[in-house]
Amino acid sequence: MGTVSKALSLLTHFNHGRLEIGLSDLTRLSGMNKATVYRLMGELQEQGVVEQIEEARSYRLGPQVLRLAALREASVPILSASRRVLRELSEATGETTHLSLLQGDQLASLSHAYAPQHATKVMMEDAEVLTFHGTASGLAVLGFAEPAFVDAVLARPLEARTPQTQTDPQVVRAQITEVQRCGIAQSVGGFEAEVHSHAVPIFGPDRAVLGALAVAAPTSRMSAAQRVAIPQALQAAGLALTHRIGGVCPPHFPTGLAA
Amino acid sequence: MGTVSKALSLLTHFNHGRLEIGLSDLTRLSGMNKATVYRLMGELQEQGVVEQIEEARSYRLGPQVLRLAALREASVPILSASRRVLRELSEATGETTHLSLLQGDQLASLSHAYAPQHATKVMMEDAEVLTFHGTASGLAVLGFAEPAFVDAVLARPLEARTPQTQTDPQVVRAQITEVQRCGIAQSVGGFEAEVHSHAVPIFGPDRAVLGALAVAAPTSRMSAAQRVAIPQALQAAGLALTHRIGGVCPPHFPTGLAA
DNA sequence: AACCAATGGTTCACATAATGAACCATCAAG
DNA sequence: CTTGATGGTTCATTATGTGAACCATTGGTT
Repeated sequence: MGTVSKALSLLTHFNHGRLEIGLSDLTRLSGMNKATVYRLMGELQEQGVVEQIEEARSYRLGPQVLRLAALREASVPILSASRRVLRELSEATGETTHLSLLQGDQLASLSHAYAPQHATKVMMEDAEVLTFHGTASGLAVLGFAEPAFVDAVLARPLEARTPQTQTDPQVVRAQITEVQRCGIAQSVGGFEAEVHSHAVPIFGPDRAVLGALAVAAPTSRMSAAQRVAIPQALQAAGLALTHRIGGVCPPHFPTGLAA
Repeated sequence: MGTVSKALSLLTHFNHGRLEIGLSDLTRLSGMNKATVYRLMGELQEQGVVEQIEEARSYRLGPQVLRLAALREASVPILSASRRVLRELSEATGETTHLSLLQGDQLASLSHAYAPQHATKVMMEDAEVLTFHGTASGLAVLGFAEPAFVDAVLARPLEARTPQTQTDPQVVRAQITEVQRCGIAQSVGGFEAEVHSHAVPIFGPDRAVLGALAVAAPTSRMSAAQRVAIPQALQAAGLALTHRIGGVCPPHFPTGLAA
C-alpha cells in the first residue's frame, strides 16, 4: 500500500462516535507504527485535512475538507438535488428518509429529512457508515452492483448489529436476488431494532449504482396501508432523483410498474 | 515535501473554474512529473477522494470528501451555525452576504446568502478562493492573524484582479492597521469590479481568527445610509456568529461600539 | 496516407523518503 | 517513586517514490 493510501486510510477511523482521536488510539485502530501515524497525521494537518486540538492534542477533521466537499457538490450536485426529493418523500410517507452514497467499499448516509407529522421518528446522523447486509440501503445497492463487488462484501465477516441481522451470506444472496426482481429492498431491524426500512438504488450517468434512497419507519407504524404506500412513493422518488442527477437506470431495472 | 503533502497539494488545483482536470493539465499545474501525478491520483482515486470520468479520463473530486465534510461539520458546526446568521444579515442589509474560512494559507468562501429585495445582486460561489489583499474578508482576517502569517502573505507577489486592486504591500499594511483600529474591513472593487464589500473577522475558542463574515453590495447601491447600516449590522452579526460557535474575541478587538 | 502534436499510460535504474524499534518527557493514579 | 498511560523524537535500515524515456491512441493538418 502506498504512503498516500495509508495516510488517507487513517481518516476512515473518524466517525460520529469518534470525532476526535488521539495518537495512541489512532495507532491502535490503524495497526500502524506510532511514529508513522504521527508523521502522516502531521502531513494531513499541514494540508488542513485534519487539525490538532490544542488542549487534548487529539486530532479531528480539518477545514480543508469543507472546500473539497463544496467543489464536489459543484461537480456532481447530488446532495443538493436530493434535498427536495427527500423532503417531499418524507412529507408523502410521514417517515424519516435518507440518502446514502457509495464511497469506495463503504456506504455512508449523507443526507436526510424528517417528517413533521409524528413526534416519534427514526433519527439519522449524516456520514454514518451503513452495513450492506443489514440495511435496506445496502441491499438495494448490492442488488445492482458489480457481482465482483457483491462477492467482496459477502466474503468479509458479516457483523450482527441486532439479533435480527442476517449474517448468513447465503440468505443475504437470496435477499439480493429478491431485490433484483422487485427493484426495492427491505430490512426489518437489521441495523437498528424496531426500524423497518425500504430502499431503492440510485444510478449515475454510466448506469452504475451510486447509492440508495431509503424510508425508515418504526415497525409499530408499518400498517398494511403503509406497506403499499411507502414502496410506491419510494420508487417514484428514486426514479426522480436518478433522473435529476442525469442518471440512467440499467436496462433490466424493474421500475415497480409491474410490482 | 512528503509524498502525502504532494498528493494533497494536487487537490488545490481544483476550483470552480476547473472542476475537472486531465493528467497533462495537472502535471503542468503542479510542476511535478507526469508519472508521479499519475500514481498519486491513482492512490487518491482508490480512497475515493477523486474519481476519474469515464470518457474524458479527467479527474474530479470524489464522494469520500462528502463524508469527511459531514464529519467536520459534526465536530465544528460552523457552516450550519452560519446559515441563519447569513440569512438574517442578508435580510437586514438587503445585500449578498458570505462566510469565508481560513484553510491553511488560503481563504475560501464557503457559505453565502442572497437578499430577496433586489433583482441585481452580487453573485457568489462556494469554495471560491479569495485573495487576502484584494478582499474585505482577506483584510479582516489579516488584521487579526499572527504577524508572521501577515508577513508570509505579503511576501508573495500580490496579484491585481482588477485595476482597483491594491498590490503595494505598504498600502496593504496601512489598510490592515486601519482594520485593527475599526474592527471592520472594506474593499471597493479589489476582487470584482463594481463591488463594495465590508467584512469582520470571526474568532474561534482559542481567540484565533477563523475567517470572515462579509457583505458585498454593488457600488451603485452604497448610499450614505447603507454606509452606516451595513457596518453596524455586520459587526453585530460577526459577534453573534463568533459567539454561536463558542468563539472568543481577542482582548483588543474593537467591537464597533466606539466607531 | 503520412505526419505531427496532443493525450493517457507504463517502465526501470536510481535516490529519496518512509519505516519502526527504542528512546525521552510528561502526566495521573496507585 | 513506581507503574502505565500519553505525545513526541531519533536514526540506521530499506522500502518506496521518482522521472527520463518510452509506448499507444487520438484528432487534426497537409
